[in-house]
Amino acid sequence: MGRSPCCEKAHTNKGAWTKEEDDRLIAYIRAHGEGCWRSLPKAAGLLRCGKSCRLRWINYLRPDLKRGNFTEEEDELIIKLHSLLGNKWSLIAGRLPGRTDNEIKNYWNTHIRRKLLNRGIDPATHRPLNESGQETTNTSTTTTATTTTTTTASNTTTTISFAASTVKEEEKTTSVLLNPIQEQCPDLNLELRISPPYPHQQRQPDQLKSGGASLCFACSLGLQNSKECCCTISSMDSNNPSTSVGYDFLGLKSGVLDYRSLEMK
DNA sequence: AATGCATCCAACCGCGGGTAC
DNA sequence: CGTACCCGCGGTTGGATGCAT
Repeated sequence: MGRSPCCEKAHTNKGAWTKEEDDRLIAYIRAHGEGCWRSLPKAAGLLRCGKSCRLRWINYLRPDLKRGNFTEEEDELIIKLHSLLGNKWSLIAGRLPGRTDNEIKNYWNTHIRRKLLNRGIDPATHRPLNESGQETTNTSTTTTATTTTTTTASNTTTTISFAASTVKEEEKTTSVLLNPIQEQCPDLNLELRISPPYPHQQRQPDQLKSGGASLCFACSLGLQNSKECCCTISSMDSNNPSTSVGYDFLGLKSGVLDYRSLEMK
């Protein structure tokens, strides 16, 4: 059975968009809003398929897009998010206001990949190049999840490490180690396990930078009050937001990883 | 100036998830 | 439950541009 074509290809334009087409699309979406892409081209008088219109709008015409070069902060955030999420460009884009998944994907492939390679890091695994090959072939390595809490004068940082014992200690604390989870625990689907933050864990943007107390691994997976839970968050006063600080998930220092916000564009 | 190569990035393609029927 | 449809995503392509020779 096959899928029906998304549009009448014989009657649609392809290739670069003209100024007139852009104007038509912008005018239509301003008047009617986004959505119903399949019927939009006809309604807007465009000889394009709906997918093409959607892509043009999202990647180029949207008014909230941030044009221009990526900052160093954005670079590092993309690297961290990629190590956490892999090639989930839309989720990564959700964390970078004004950037699109396509833009980030292109930027990754043209700039950041090279940057990581120059650092001797495998862009796919975020591990040193001379190790990533060995790790990917070793499927029988036993994995132990360990949480390490480091307290400094200013904040507390928890590092979760699934790394095999061959990984150097320095790398455990400087890299984000999700891919080893995926490699060694293929059944563990973090996207399903990471739960939305509980109300008492919500933080303001200015709080996100400051770090704070930590959740244990069980809580980070949404298993509060389970027998595996060993953190102090459950004893916190849930009515006191000032004690309700986020978990520095894999060093992102962005509070509890709010999966919903990752999805939001 | 002409040519070839490398890089960038907008756009396309195919697939999977969600959902209405 | 199966099918058809729509939407969104990730991978890939190819034209445009920049740079070196």
